[in-house]
Amino acid sequence: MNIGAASQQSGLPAKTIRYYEDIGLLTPDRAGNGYRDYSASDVHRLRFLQRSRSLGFSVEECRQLLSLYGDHSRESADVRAIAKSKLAEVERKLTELAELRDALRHLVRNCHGDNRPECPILDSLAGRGGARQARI
Amino acid sequence: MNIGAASQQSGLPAKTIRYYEDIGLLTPDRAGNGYRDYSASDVHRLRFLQRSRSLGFSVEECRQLLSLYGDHSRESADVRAIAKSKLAEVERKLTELAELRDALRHLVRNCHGDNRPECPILDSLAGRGGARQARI
DNA sequence: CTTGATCTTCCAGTTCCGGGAACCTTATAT
DNA sequence: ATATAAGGTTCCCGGAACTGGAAGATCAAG
Repeated sequence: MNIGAASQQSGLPAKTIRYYEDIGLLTPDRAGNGYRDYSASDVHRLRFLQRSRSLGFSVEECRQLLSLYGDHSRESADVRAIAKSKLAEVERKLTELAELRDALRHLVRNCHGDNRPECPILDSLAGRGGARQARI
Repeated sequence: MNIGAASQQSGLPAKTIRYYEDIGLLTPDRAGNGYRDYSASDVHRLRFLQRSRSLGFSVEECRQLLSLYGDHSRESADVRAIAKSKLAEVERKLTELAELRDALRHLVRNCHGDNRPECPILDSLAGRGGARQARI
């Protein structure tokens, strides 16, 4: 499969896909004409990269996550340790995203879109634990 | 409050906080000595920025989100439209994060960490809809 | 009053791409 | 068969979002 199709199926721009190859995140085959030739598992990796990047993981974190199921030379204990640490981070992100969702839902429900609103109560957007009574 | 305290309370490096000021995301007061002086609501904004950036929103998206509850000159219909569109994106991210969490949980449970594992079934990491039977 | 921590500005470097040039290959239309 | 467009290649430069370091001012402590 050419880079255009891989781009469509992964949701990543061709430019980005070439960049990921440059920094060693995947190494597709080359066809006789010099074109990159993406396998199904290449596209799989690309889709995963698209997702995890859009969820706020750095490229190096993505590399780690990919190694969890790509690297056969890795020790089981390593895999487990990395997975556990990433799991904790994912769970924290889930909590924060859910709070953001709730705040946005509130906003959508309470600001009818017909006139100048009040739309307060987005304090939860900044999470608990910081400055509480802030009125911005 | 000085920038060091604001940094601690928001989780953002002082460098980043100054950068956010440069690009107009907030404008703290200045004390007599020239030091930046952060209010509770400034810290509130900073905490929100830290969160939303770590959840994969671009700086411009964060600016939009902040304007949802900061900008009194904005029309109610605008607020509602932006909130609805961001809400959809947040819900998509929530779904993907939950899938990633499930995959990591599976990994943590099934790879005991004592010997060489098999650890397959991380296909769900790349989500459904793309290459299916990929075995990486 | 000196020392160390923290603040200031400014400039340079890094990461993660995106735009565009210059060129080659493939598919389509005449 | 041939023009033409569409899509591929490398390369290099520019931009977004920081990050590190230098040079200097300020503050809190001994």
